[in-house]
Amino acid sequence: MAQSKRPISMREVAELAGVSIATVSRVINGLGGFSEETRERVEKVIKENGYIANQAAKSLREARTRTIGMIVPDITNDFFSTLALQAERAFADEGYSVLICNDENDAERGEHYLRTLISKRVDGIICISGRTTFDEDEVPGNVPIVYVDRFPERSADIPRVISDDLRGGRLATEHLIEHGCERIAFMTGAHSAISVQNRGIGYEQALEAHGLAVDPGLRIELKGRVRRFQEARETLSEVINSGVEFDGIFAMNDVIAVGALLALCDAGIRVPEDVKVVGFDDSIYASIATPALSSVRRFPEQMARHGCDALLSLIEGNDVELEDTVPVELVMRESTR
Amino acid sequence: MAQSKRPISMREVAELAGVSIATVSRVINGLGGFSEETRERVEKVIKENGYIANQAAKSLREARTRTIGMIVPDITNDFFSTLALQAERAFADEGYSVLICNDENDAERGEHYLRTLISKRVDGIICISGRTTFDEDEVPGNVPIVYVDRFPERSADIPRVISDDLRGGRLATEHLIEHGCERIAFMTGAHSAISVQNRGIGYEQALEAHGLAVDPGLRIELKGRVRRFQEARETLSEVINSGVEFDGIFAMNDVIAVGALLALCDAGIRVPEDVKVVGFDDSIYASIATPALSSVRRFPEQMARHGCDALLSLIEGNDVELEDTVPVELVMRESTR
DNA sequence: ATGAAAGCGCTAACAT
DNA sequence: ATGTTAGCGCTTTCAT
Repeated sequence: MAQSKRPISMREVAELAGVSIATVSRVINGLGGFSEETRERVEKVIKENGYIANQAAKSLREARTRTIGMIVPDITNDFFSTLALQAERAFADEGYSVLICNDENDAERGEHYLRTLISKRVDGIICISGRTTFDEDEVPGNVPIVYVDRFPERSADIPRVISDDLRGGRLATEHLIEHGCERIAFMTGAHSAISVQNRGIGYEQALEAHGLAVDPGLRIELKGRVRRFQEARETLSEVINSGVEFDGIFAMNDVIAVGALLALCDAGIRVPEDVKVVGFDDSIYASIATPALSSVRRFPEQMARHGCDALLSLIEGNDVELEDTVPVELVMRESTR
Repeated sequence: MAQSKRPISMREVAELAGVSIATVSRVINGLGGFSEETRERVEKVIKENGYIANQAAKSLREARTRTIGMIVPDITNDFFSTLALQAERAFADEGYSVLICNDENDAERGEHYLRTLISKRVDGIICISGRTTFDEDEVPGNVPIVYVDRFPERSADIPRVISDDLRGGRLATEHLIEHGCERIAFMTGAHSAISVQNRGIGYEQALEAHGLAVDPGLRIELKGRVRRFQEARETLSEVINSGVEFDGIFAMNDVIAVGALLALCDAGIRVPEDVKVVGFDDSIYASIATPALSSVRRFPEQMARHGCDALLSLIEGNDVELEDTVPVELVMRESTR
């Protein structure tokens, strides 16, 4: 039946059912210690009045909120949204809600969100951000945190689930080399997360291992905070116009790779004939692009799963391994045929 | 300085500063009624002990959480993630956090989320879901709700921000007709949201207006809960193999349109020469696809903005218009050249 | 300018 | 099997 104004409280349920508030609590939480008849009476009142427990009160009392905070760079990116979707699903299965925060790679926003989450007394935080540079001894509120995909430089003992970016960078670069590329550009962000830096290291290692020089002129940096394919397209167009020569491109992610594909197309450069391209993430963009994009596949579902499991362990007071590296694999498509 | 265990409470701050708890509250909330000296002392204690207000307590006391719930079908879809990102940003600017819930078009999950959000006493809900079929007189907790993009059939007096789907469907279909198409397929979901149904109505209206028959055989339905381009690709491939003839496709969104593009390519059917395709949303997929996809552009940023503004108004106790329709426009690209 | 105290809606320990 | 009560950490009267 109807009830329109402020939701009723447990106390009111108790009064309506003619029992004490403690009994209502017992019934609701199935703790036993009440007769079948009482149970029915209480549940009837609850149903008829549309009683819904006040979690704010419960949270205060129990000192836990059954809420997880999730800081993410930009939910609009396919990789992060997949991570977020899976994490949200996993937490929901365990009875947790998730607060989502897009820090858009902005350190200030990240830190602000972190404080907000702690203030809201979330039970744990999944952090996909390398920007939360709170001081070591100032980790506030000692909330359990798990980093996923990336982490700050000095975050000593905070567990993390990362992908094997270094290997990914090597795989991509070697693949290009094996297909005859000798001047391979690396498209990346200007101030990129540690995960991306590692892809760059893998790239350099592969070059060196094959006797190729690391040419700083082939490092193409995007300045935007958030990865948009238009920026990549424009930046690469400029590079092409400036006369830089290359026969391969390794992009730090698929969004950038797709922007590159478009710039190459604009310039009449054929892929894969003239230039071969490899992306990263094997996101939907890689399958959709023409030519279909070779990409280093990651496993966001698995990473999310591991991150959630780790965080839940932490919440329950257990230890977890500090570093959990999820493998990557190269997916070959037309862009490097 | 350090503080590692349980965060300290206001009471402890008060004791450390040698003032009453009320004074600490006044200082924190800048309510005045304290000396400059007191303020400094309190703030020093706060800083040195890393005090962070407990919002659970605050929420209980103030009967508001500064938290918004957002129910979304699937954050992984570019349109919804854009909506979510913008909404999260707008709410963050106003001091609200947002709980994200992906109901994956599942009525049961949607309703469960709704109950959870109400239980958590969110101050308002942005609902992108037509599945929350709670009974009219059972709208629980009378939380302010605003629907965005879609809404349940019987949700009489709940405000909504929608796009002009009917017009979008007409625009797309007329565009195809004007480019010579006579047998236009409509790719949609089996049990789609009202917004999508309206696109279908627009499609039919356009056909009829141009003297073309609405052929049920040209209605291609996807069964999956969530839109994935692979499903669209496979389904269309089957349709092609079954010998159905068509010279145009209007897809209910870009994800499906892109799947269609791939199926056509698989079958050696040229776009736009043999078949022309129009998508919906003008998402990143449309720009990336080859040929670039003509699409009905929507304005998720604007929709998010309107939805947030409406919800905030509602929260403040003001009225808002029941139906806010955001326009659409056709973006022409290669797929209908 | 400051403090004491009530109370938000719950849970849990302790009666009975 | 059921009730009474303290208290979680705040805000907010009402005193002083």
